[in-house]
Amino acid sequence: MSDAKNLTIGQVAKRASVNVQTLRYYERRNLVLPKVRKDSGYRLYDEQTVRTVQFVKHAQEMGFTLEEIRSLLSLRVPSHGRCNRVLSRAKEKLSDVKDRIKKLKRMESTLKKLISDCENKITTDSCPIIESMEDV
Amino acid sequence: MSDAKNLTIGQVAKRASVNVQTLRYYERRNLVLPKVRKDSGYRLYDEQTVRTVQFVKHAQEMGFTLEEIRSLLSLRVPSHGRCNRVLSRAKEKLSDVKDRIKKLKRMESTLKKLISDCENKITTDSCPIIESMEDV
DNA sequence: ATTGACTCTATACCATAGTATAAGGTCTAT
DNA sequence: ATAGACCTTATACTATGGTATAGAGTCAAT
Repeated sequence: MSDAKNLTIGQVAKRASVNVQTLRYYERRNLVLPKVRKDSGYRLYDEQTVRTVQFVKHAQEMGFTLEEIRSLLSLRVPSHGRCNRVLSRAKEKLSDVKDRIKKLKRMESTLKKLISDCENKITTDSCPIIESMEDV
Repeated sequence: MSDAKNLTIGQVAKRASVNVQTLRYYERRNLVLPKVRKDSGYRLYDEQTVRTVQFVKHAQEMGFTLEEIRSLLSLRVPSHGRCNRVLSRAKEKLSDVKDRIKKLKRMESTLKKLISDCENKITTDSCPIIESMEDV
């Protein structure tokens, strides 16, 4: 059945474009764990891990902390049937994400206005429009 | 003319809900400067500063670093007429912001799907839908 | 069986974004 | 003129998210 390849830490690191120390750090932080350890102590990961690490990276770019990401990741594979905790955490995160989007959109329109005013030379000798950014 | 009140560091801190050390730190980082110094060395700020600090905080929430924010702030009051540098920096930031919005929207829809699947009990004994999050 | 690439743990170090503290000077109201 | 709140600099400490290094063991190919 599961002929899923096992990957060493180096292979995961390469595929996910992070370095091995980072993967070990994520393990310490309980974010990304190896499937097993060989007798030698070598970590073995399944292929899914590469995608998990990529998710971590994307989530980080969006401003989530590793701790928040740990909690996001734990939304997966919720222990049999009991959706409730998962659900409420997901809802929290959703409103968080919506909030970020809203703020970024305000910033986006401020920047757009700056750009168009600037391009249309509406202002005579300066482009001081960004004052409005404080309202973001 | 300008009867703009001068604020002490403590007054700015209070109004912007940060502490005074943070304002001094922002000064070291060249983000938020006092208008003048009294002979005693006391910093004096104008009222605008409170809004500037609030802008810094909002931009941080959106994941900008202080260095990026410094550069955003410097988009204001561009030296007489030469909009070009301002314009290109604003355009960079705009595409940055658009990118963040795109990623957050993907995350938003992933979360929405999780929530609705979970609420509709589509899955029988688990909610493993977040697997898809790695694609964010 | 040995070489070279890889892995292990442990520890130290780095940048960013602050916060806390000490030792002292200033301001204002009484 | 003095108390108390506030300000100054300088330095040290904190947390987060890593990166770098040392010293040792493992793995795979020759």
